[in-house]
Amino acid sequence: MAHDDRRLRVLRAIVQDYVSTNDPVGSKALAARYDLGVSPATIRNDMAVLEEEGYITQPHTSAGRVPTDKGYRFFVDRLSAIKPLSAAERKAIEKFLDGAVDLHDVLGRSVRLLAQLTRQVAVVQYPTLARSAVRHLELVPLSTSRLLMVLITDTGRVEQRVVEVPVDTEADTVAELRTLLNAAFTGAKLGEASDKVGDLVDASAPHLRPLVAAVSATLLETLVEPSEDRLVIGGTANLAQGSALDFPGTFRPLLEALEEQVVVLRLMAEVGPSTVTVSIGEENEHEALTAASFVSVGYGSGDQALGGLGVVGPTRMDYAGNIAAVRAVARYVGHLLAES
Amino acid sequence: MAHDDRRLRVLRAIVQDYVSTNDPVGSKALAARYDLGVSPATIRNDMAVLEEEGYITQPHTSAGRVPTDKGYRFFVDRLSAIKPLSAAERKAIEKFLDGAVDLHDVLGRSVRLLAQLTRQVAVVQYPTLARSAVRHLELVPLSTSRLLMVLITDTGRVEQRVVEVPVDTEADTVAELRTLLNAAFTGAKLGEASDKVGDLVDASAPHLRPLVAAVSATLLETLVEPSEDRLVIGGTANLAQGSALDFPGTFRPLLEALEEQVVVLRLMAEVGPSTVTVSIGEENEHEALTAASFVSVGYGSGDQALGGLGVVGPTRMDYAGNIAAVRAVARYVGHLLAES
DNA sequence: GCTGGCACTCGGTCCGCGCGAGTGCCAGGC
DNA sequence: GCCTGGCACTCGCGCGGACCGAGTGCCAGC
Repeated sequence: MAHDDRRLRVLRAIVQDYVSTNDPVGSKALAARYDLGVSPATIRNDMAVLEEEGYITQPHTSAGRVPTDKGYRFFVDRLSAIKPLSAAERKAIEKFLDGAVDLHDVLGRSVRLLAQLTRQVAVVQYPTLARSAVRHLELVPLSTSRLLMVLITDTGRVEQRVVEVPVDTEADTVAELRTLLNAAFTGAKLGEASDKVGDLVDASAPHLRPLVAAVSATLLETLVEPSEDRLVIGGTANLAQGSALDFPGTFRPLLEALEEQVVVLRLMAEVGPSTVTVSIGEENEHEALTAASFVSVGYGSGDQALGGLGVVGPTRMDYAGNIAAVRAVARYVGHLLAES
Repeated sequence: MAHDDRRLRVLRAIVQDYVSTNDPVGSKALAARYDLGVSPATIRNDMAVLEEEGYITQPHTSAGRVPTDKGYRFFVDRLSAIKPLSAAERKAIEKFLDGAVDLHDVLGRSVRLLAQLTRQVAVVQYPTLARSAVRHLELVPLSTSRLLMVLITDTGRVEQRVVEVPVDTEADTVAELRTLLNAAFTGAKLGEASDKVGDLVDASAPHLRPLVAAVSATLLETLVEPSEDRLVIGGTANLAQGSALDFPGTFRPLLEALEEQVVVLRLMAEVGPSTVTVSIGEENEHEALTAASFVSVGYGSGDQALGGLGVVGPTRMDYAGNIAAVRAVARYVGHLLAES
C-alpha cells in the first residue's frame, strides 16, 4: 500500500543520506533533502515504526537515526536497477587493464582499479587451479634425482615444485616422461586430473612408472592449500580514510583478517559468476568483519567461476556503486583471461 | 671525556625509554630508571646540551624530551653490538620458513615472519631478474602465430609472455627454437643476456632468425618494469597499532606509498648484502616516509644482492631488534634460495 | 662540576553550562 | 483515518575556566 511504500522510501532516503554524510539523519533533514511529500512529523512516525521493526536505530536519544544491518540488507535487496557505469568509467577500466602482460599483471591492475573505483579495499583471487586446465607441463632436470616440475595453466597460472624422483634419471628419460605427461594432461581440467593418474601409471612403460607416479603426485599436491588459493589485496589505504568513524576502536583486526586471507577466501568460495553476493555486517561470521560489508562476484566466462573478486568496506558504503564496479571489473577480467 | 660519555649514555637512555614507553621522557624518570649515577638536575643540564645540539627536542614546553631524527641516527650509528637473536627466535625462524614449496611461498612466509618478529610492516622484494640466471626457457605454441614464452630462473622466478611471431610456425620449428634458445641462454645471467642476442640471431639458421629475434626481444622485455620488480608486503596491521601516536594525522599516505611499491623499491635498490641499511625519518626522500624509518638489507649468497627485504615503522622503533631480525631473515632467505 | 631547591610554564583533565538537534506526543484539520 | 503543526523534553556536544602535575631553567651551595 501507499503506506508501506512511503516507509520504504524513507528507509532508502535514510540509507542514502547516511552513506553520503556519515551523520545520523533526522526527520527534518530528510524532509528537506528528499522530496517525500510529507512533513517531518509524519516521517517521525514512519521512523518510529522502522525502528521498531529493526531497520534503523538511534546511536543515542536525541540523535538522528542510522540504518542497522537489517536496514542495509533490506535496502540492498530492493536495489532495483543496478546503476550502470558511466562511459568515462568504462573507458577508464579498459585503459587501466589494457596492456597487461601476464596474469599477475592483470590481477594486480584489477585490484588497483577496483580499489580506485570504489574507494574501498579490493580483493582479487587467482583463478583456482582445480578449475583451470593444463596448458603445458614442463620438467627441468635439477640433478639426476631431482626434477623441477612447472605447471602452466590456461588461466595463466604457473606453479613450480621440486620432485624428488626415486631413481636416477637421464635426460632422454625426462624427455620421454615430459611427452607422456603432456599427452595425458594437456587440455585436461586439473580438478579431474586425479581420475587419470591411476590409469596413466598403469599404462606407462615400466621404467617410467615410478617417475610418472612421483610427478603426478606432486601435480595433485598443487591442488591443495596453500598454493591453491592466492589472493591479491589492494587499497588498504582506503581503510585509513574515515576509520575512526566507520570502525569502532581500531580497524586493526580487519587488516589482520585481510592479511590472513583465509577469511576472505572462505567468503569468496561461495560466490558464483555474474551474481553479486553482498554480505553485510553481522552476517559475516568472522568477528573482525562484523562491522564491514563484503561485495563479491565470481569471474570467468564459463558457468563456473574461475575465481572471485570483491571489495570490503564499512557497512556504510555505496552498495549500488560498488556492486556495479565489482561486476564490471569481473566481466573485464573474465574477458582478459579468456583471450590469452 | 667522561663528560661526553655520560651525555651519550643519557641520549641512549632517552631513546630506549621513549621507544618502549612512547612518552616524552623527563629528567626524573631517567634518573629513576637508568643507573646514570647522577641526579636529575645534572641530567637536565645534559639534556639542555643535547637539545641545543639537535639530538632531542621537546614537543612543547613542560614536556619531556623526545629524540630527533638526528638523535636516532646517532644512536643507531653507535649501536655497538648487534644483539643476536635468541635460540628460540632462531628456532622459530627455521620452523616458519621450513617446508616452503616454492619461491612465492618462501617470500610469503618470510614477510609474515619478519612482520611478526618486528611488529612492523615487512617488505620483501623478489629476486631481480637481471641478477638471476636462466634455468630453462620454455615455448608453448598457442596458435601458429603466437607462442607462450615461459622463463624459469635459478632463483625460482617464473615469467611468462605471449610472443607474436612474424611467421606461421610449426611444432618442429618450435622444438628447434627451444633447443637453440636453451643452449644459448641456460645458465646465463639475464643481465648479460642482451649481449648474446645479436650474435645468436646472426648465427641461427635463416628460417629461425625472425623467431629467435622475436623471442629474445620478449625475453629482454621482462627485464624492465613493471615485471622486473615485485614486492610482497605484510604486517600492515601493525601500522594500525599506535598509529595515532606514531604518525601525525593519519598514516594513510604511508600505506599508499607502500602500495605504490615504487617508493620502497627505490629505497631497496641501494641495499647491499649483509650490510644493513637504516634510513631514518627525514632522511627518506619520499614525503610519506618522513615520519618513518626503514631498515633493510639485501639477501642472496653471492657478492651481489639478489633482492632486498626490510621493515618500515615509526622512527620510534627498536632499531637493534629490527636490525637483528632483518639480518637473520635475510640470511635464511639467502640459504633457501641457494638450496633449491 | 654536581646537587637540591624553587619559581614558573603549560598541556591534560575535569566540571558545569548552554545550545541545538531531534524526538514523542497530542490536539486539530483535511 | 491519516497527516500536520505545535510543544515540552532529552541529551550529546562544544566551550570555557579551574586545577593539577610533570617538567623545566636557574641559582646558590657544597
